Amino acid sequence: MTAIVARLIRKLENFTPLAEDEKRALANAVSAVRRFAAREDLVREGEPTDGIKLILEGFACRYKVLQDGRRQIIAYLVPGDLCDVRVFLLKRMDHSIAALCPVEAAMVSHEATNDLMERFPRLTRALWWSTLVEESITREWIVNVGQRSAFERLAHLFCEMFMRLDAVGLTHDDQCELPLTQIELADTLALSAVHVNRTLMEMRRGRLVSFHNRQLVIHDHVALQIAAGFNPNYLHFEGESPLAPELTERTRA
Amino acid sequence: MTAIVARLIRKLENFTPLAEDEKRALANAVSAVRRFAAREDLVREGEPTDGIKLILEGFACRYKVLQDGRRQIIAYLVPGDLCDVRVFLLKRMDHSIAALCPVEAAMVSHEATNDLMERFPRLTRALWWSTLVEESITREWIVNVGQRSAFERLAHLFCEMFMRLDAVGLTHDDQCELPLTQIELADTLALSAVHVNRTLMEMRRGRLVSFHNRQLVIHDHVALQIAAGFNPNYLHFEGESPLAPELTERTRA
DNA sequence: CGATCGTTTGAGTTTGATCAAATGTGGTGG
DNA sequence: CCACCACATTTGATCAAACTCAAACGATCG
Repeated sequence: MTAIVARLIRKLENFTPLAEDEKRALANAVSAVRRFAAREDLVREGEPTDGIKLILEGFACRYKVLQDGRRQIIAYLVPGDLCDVRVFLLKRMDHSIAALCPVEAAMVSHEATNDLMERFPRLTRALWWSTLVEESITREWIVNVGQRSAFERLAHLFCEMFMRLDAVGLTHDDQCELPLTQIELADTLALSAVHVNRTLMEMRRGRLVSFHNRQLVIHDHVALQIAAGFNPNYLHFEGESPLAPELTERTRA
Repeated sequence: MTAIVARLIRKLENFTPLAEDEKRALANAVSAVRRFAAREDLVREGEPTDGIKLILEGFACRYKVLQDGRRQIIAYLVPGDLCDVRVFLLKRMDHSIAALCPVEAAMVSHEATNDLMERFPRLTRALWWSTLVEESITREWIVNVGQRSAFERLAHLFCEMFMRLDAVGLTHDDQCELPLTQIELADTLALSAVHVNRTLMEMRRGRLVSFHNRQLVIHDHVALQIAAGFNPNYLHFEGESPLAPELTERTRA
């Protein structure tokens, strides 16, 4: 019954445990599941903002395009992520959100949100926490694009996505699905697709990571994190979080 | 009496007008003015989070450093900006904030914040709006560093800073103080200081912008905005906001 | 009056971009 | 089932934007 919001709950519980009635309230707040095709926009820049969307299945991305077509992907949204918890304060969207593969999303109305926030302070705090984590990720992406080499960038992104997906139960062993083309990786990391390709091959040759058929396999977590200079603090999984080679083991336990 | 929060109020009123009692409540919420030397940290990564700081005078920046010393500046904080409206939800800071020049900041305690938020919903909305704008700026910076050339990056940053400073009354004619070294510009735009220098000279030669003694002078707003591909929508100054050569005039009127 | 920090200039190098073409893959419809 | 199409990946060759290193020059300050 709370199945539809299971991933969101799982993510929020990285911050604080939730009670049964809170989980049920969350499940009741969502409605109107909609499907989007790959490449379809869930939200378009310049449009007025409507209710909040919760990603149930599939991946999406925030992005902006310049006049001449250059595109920058600004964030990935994975199952359990909410599109825009508070944008109803802004008149129009300042960026777009597109599906990276077939996506299923549920709407949460403003009324339902307000009601939730009034009745469940702990839930409210958990939702706020998740938006703060998103902001923190955005900041880290500036560092990634700004300061790191192509190899480091890719390694860092893989570390991050693996950890985020692990947090919502979307990894198994050292693998996860990551439905991204090399072109999309390029637009994310501010590299050319050609260079992404060469860098991926270098990683494969070094037996760090392989990325084929939208499957990411991390062969050597420690080496990858070192290569990336990855420090998971910015993901703010409270409780514990040392370097994470044993991450999957711990999470599965 | 509300003088201390004048810039904050001025900024917030770009979103919605505020009543006298709201302004007074805001003024009463701040306390304990502290001074910071240039380069001093206001907040340090890894530290537990304390109350909110309001920048009264001077500029500060959010930044992160990598192990090997590479530094990325992630945001600028100008007079009227609040350091961290909601970070008390996070255990530790994931980045640092440093003064770029001598800074004066006032503290706002969590209690005062909570009290304010309970009593003045419109003020609360205005403060939320300002955090959403900050997020939006962070996203635009990813685009800036990721997709734009050195020339475009610098031009874009200058457009943005001029507009933000204009919004808090810190411009006169086509000038504003911008207390940044070329090294800091480099760390912001992910360029080398040498390249920033050459690009600045190119701008000067093209009679677009001059930047000397921490004074930014924009000689040709229209040309600069075109060169930058600048679209001010992401700053979310509601009401109006066309291209902004006449910006200062309008704001002064 | 050094000392420190920032800016400017020059020369050579590197990372990653661009262009072009070949190869692979998945889906569609005849 | 095959032919075809669109799209993604791979490879090679060339190019350019921006970096690094090094040194000189200019401020500012105690």
